[in-house]
Amino acid sequence: MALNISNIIEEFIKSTLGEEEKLELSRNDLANYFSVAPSQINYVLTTRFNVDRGYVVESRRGGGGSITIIRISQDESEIIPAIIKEIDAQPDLTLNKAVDILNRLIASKIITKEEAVIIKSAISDKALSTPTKVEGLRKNIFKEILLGIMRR
Amino acid sequence: MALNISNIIEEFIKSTLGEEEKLELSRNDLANYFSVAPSQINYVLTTRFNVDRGYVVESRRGGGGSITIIRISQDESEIIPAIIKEIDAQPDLTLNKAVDILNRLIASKIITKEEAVIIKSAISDKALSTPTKVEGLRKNIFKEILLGIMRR
DNA sequence: TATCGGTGAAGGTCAAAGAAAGTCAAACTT
DNA sequence: AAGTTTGACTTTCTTTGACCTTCACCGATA
Repeated sequence: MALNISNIIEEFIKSTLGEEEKLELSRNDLANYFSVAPSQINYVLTTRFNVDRGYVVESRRGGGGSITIIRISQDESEIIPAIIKEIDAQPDLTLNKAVDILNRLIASKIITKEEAVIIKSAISDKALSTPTKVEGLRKNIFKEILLGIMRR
Repeated sequence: MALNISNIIEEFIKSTLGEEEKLELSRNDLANYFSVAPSQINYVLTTRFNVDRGYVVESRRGGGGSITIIRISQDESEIIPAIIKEIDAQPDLTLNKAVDILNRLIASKIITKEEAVIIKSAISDKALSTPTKVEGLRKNIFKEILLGIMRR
């Protein structure tokens, strides 16, 4: 493997993370430490610490902001990736089809019945209706989910 | 969590509040204690002790004035209707606001952490991006939820 | 005695400055 | 051509300070 600075930073982060689940760091400090542009850290994060490689990254901006790298349990079953591939193969996803998939997930004990109800609320026709703007859409979906929870 | 002064003041107030329902304090004294501008206290109050997070703040000006922080304690069955009313009152729902509400629901044991992850996925910016058509939107949301489940 | 008005002591508001992190495209390497 | 590095510009969150509003108290006046 080439010893470019991105790989070095990747190794540094991994060894600092060690066996821990999370690591919080400062983008500026790290960039400074390795004498690189701050955006280089973002490059390392998006190319080396993405979902495909088993990590999620969260961050906060502003004074006292920071970046948190979280290792995700690279999961047992191939069921979900298979489903994602399946729905990606088709142009759209009807509610019926989604419900079928949810039932399969319940049967395989990957999600609970309660969780399925939440998901169904989130993708119901009602939740997705009149989606003029993103913020209004979010509100719709969130409300439908809350109503679903309230009913249980 | 990064320790900017706002977070420190937030923690201080929370630990002083403890299990009590109310806490009365002096804005000037607090600001003085932490060597910050008095208006910083207002900033902490509006960002950390707002309705979304389950608090109400009252105050009195003038000589001998003070600020009172009150934890909202609601009958469990009324929390969700109250939240719906509140988000209805405002034109849009930001992701941050929604996350505040989810944390509150977790704290009240109305939803589990796992369920919160699903909901957050469903209303994430990524899920709601490029919402050209309803069917495509449903697919987006569903995929984000699946990814969320996978990484837990 | 009742009230009016001044004064200082609170807390409130808002906008500007500051401090992070994010984005994106151009330039550079391999 | 693909992957890496850089820097200009953006967005988000925090911190500060100047100015505003409200209230209790107190002395002066009718």
